[in-house]
Amino acid sequence: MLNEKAKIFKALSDPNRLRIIKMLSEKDLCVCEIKVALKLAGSTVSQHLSVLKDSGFISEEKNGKWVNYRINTENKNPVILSLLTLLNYELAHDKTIQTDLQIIKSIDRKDIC
Amino acid sequence: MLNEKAKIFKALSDPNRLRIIKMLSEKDLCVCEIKVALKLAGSTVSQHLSVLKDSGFISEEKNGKWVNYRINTENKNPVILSLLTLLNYELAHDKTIQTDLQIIKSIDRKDIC
DNA sequence: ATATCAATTCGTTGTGTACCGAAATATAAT
DNA sequence: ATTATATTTCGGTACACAACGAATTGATAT
Repeated sequence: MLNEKAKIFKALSDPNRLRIIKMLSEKDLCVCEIKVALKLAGSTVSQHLSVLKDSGFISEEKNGKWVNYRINTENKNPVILSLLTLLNYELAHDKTIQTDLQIIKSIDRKDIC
Repeated sequence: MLNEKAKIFKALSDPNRLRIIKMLSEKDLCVCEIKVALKLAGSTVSQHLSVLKDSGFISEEKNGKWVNYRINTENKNPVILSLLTLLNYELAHDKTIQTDLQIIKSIDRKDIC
């Protein structure tokens, strides 16, 4: 359905959500880790993650008091998979993205959560 | 820049704009032809075309009292090109899209403009 | 010159969205 | 049990957006 496709693109229409996708492509993360990189309120990050989940880009897995988010590679929607590949490639050279990846590589969940 | 990429996806986040892209992939069209298929006010169609133009998906060419819109194949942004290819492929089987293509194939600008 | 027609711009309206802090929920630790 | 922590949900605010009709612009035809 046409509206479903539009929804997929709408999920990618926010810079912060693009940053989230690229960070999750590096490794699985919880809300408070993403929060540090984006410098947004936890509630806002949670909202963004919900949008990405509803459109099929990511999935979640409860782990004790944390919720691990990750790229939904099991999704068999070819549009989703193509877009994930495209983004992985095209966002790689962005300055903000590179800083984000630095941050999530350097932090330890035990220290900040 | 990250915001520029988000803008590209935002341009695709509306079902009517997806329909426009697919119609223009079939042939160049003026506002009043697109209007017939989408059943929207001319001013609204013009607005949608402006969004698609600003993000690089389409270009315009004045032709007397008409303005011909077309897919901007000269754009060398790989994201735009990849998305156009992806859409061309993935929207092909949509019912609404097929009806749109029927309509623009059957109408003649001389009759409706 | 003026009337006509395509298209754009403008003003308005209703709806959607990004963000926050506070309250609620759920799990872990003391 | 109580406290602490991670996350979500809720209420509110400011702003963006899709749609329309009316007014405006630009070109053709009379």
